[in-house]
Amino acid sequence: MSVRVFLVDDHALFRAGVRAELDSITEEVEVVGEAGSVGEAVAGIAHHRPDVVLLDVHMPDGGGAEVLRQIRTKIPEVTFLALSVSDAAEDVINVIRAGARGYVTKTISSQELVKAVVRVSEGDAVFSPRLAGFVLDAFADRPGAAPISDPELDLLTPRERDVLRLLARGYAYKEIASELFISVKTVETHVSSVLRKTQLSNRYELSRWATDRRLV
Amino acid sequence: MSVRVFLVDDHALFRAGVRAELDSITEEVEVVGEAGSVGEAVAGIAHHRPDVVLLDVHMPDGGGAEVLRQIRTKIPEVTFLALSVSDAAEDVINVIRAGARGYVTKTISSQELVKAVVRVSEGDAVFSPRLAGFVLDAFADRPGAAPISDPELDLLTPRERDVLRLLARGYAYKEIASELFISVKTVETHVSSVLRKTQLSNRYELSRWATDRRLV
DNA sequence: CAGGGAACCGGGGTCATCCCTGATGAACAA
DNA sequence: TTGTTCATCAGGGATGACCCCGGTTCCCTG
Repeated sequence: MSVRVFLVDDHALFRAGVRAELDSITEEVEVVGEAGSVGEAVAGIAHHRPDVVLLDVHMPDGGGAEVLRQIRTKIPEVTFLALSVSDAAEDVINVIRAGARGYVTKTISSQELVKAVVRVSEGDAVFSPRLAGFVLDAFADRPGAAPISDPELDLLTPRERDVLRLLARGYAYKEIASELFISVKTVETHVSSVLRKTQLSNRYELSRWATDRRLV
Repeated sequence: MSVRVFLVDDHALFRAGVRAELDSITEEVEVVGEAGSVGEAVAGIAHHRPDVVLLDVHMPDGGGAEVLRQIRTKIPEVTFLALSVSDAAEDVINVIRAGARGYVTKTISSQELVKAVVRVSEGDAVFSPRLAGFVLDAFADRPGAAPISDPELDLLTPRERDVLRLLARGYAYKEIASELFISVKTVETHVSSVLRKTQLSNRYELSRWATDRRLV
């Protein structure tokens, strides 16, 4: 059985090209419809229920990500393969975050495109070489990641930060004390200072606060 | 020029097998070292400076993720390919989040492994079919989000889940009680049950546990 | 009907958390 | 020298978290 494909791109000429190529090369894929705008795409996909949507990233009215957002809640079984001229990390990340299962650039050959469509339809993720790295970079918690600075955070003394780090990890006062070779009472003092300076009221809010700031 | 590979796995026998296969099949890859523990791995990688590290996920002393964390800040140019028996979403996500550029299971053939190593060394991301989807699921803000199921989570009654949700957000017992129109004592009972069933010991660990499972 | 699980509520206890008011010595700057 | 900040520590008290014991209804299933 062939994979049913729906094309979304604002250039009619490009759609025609893809359709001709896909139809001529193989029996594996079958183009069941196409659209040139976000509105058309949403309606057309809802109607045709394709297996895979080939989705242009740059379009009027919000682009491919907008199509994804509107369709995904309604028809989650449709998978999307982004097909774009852009190889910018930002574009890749945005459309993947919106729910696309792959991203290939328009420099791809027809044969490769067919293979990509089939693989995506089978649940695999497909990326042009190097583009996958953008997603992984965005996903991994970078080592050189933004050292966030805060007015409140700057108020803390070094020792208070030591205590905060352990506190945020769920250490009890007793454990913090033995870890830092100080008494429990000193830990209490530091915690009180930290709570006062951060305007928070207990260690649980503090834990959240710290993890939001990647202090753990 | 061949790709220089470093093996990390706590089973010496497995390392020997991989090394023999990789060395015999092709000139493309060359095993330059191996390690059976986190400590050995960190030292060995720092010394040999391989192009790619083949990394076992499950190991004593913190597993592959720990190796990644220690190396990535020091030697960011080394790329990691996770190689594991596990095909659990959680394992995949953890090691990718820690910075691995790919994940293949040990059921892979030698030929495929060589190809995967080469691709990773070229900056591409490599996944066994279907595993890539886990990462994308975790990355995309899914509406029909991954319904993660757990043995422990299944044990919880609906009401216990209600309490857990609020507890994980940092609510005090008193607040949970008035939110759910029950007494503080009942909240205590539910919390005790949840802690017992999840084998955790306090609300902080519970909060982490819940957020890991996206119950918040 | 008997049994069991879920949800509800209590008493009484231990320990941790958090706040308050203190105190000391060291380092540093005005 | 004097004042300030930091880090250290203590006593005492109020509240919360957590545990163990007990109990009650309700509902579902065998």
